[in-house]
Amino acid sequence: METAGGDRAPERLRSTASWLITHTATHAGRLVAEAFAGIGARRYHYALLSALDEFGPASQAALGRRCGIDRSDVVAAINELAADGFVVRSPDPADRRRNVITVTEAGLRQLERGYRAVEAVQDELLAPLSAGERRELVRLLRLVYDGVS
Amino acid sequence: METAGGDRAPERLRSTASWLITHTATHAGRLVAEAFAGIGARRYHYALLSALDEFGPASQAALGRRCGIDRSDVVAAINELAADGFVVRSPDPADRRRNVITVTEAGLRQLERGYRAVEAVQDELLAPLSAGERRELVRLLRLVYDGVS
DNA sequence: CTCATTTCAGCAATACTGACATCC
DNA sequence: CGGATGTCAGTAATGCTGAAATGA
Repeated sequence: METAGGDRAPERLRSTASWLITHTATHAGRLVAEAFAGIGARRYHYALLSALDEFGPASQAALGRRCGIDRSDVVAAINELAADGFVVRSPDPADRRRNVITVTEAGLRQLERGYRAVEAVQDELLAPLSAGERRELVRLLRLVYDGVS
Repeated sequence: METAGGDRAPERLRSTASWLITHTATHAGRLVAEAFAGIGARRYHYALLSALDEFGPASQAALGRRCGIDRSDVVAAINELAADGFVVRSPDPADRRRNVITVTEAGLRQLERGYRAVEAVQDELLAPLSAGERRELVRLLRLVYDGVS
């Protein structure tokens, strides 16, 4: 009975942006991971496919920079995407250190499946917000994100 | 030269709340961890001390529920807080399964050090936002957080 | 030589699961 | 008995570091 009241978190935490972001991220991360698992993917795969779709073929290092993914993690993710036929890895004739990663038609279809999975998560995660509040949240988060990345 | 333009992230990611939250959380998490490391603490310690300060002595299970920390992680964090003299762990005479955790004066001082560390991180993290925007961000994140926790 | 790229092996912190003993 | 509590061992995913090989 000592915890009557719904076990709400301390106000000191509930009013701190970094704490709210961190805890919301764990919930969001789980939702996203589950949604992606449903299509045999993970967050990194979706990010990489998004970058390839928007900016065209690129080296692994460039993809990692764009998506905020470490170079060594790009290797593993591209391995998996290539194994599924979603991207093609070919040596760059202009710079033989590099691989040129190209998205395939199947990769674009997988990207769209990922997009729908993410949209479903957004609807669930942002359910407490109005459409205007959602836009405002994205705008503010983007300002913060641009400041730190 | 293929990545001219600052290696910005794909718009598909930059306009997705869950992605922005996740990536901002990793940056915020690192900043918070560094700030806490400066006073020999981690995020869990600050959360637990906050709960003890706001709600008074409580069992480990109740603390975990309030702070969103797993029972088994509460054990380790309370071990560390007790080793530093910031909390006292004593058996609950009314329910011998439980420990009653009580914050000490030293614990309250540590909590205040943590608070100042967090405030410094907030200022750095939310630098791109005005005061009104910061309040709005906290309000929106809180709505989302309450919806998922 | 310096620097960038790819790759691999491994590490640290986080959040969690399963199991168990204890007790209400 | 069912259910809560505290504890421990171990696991999975994430993000990162260091080193090596290759080449611009």
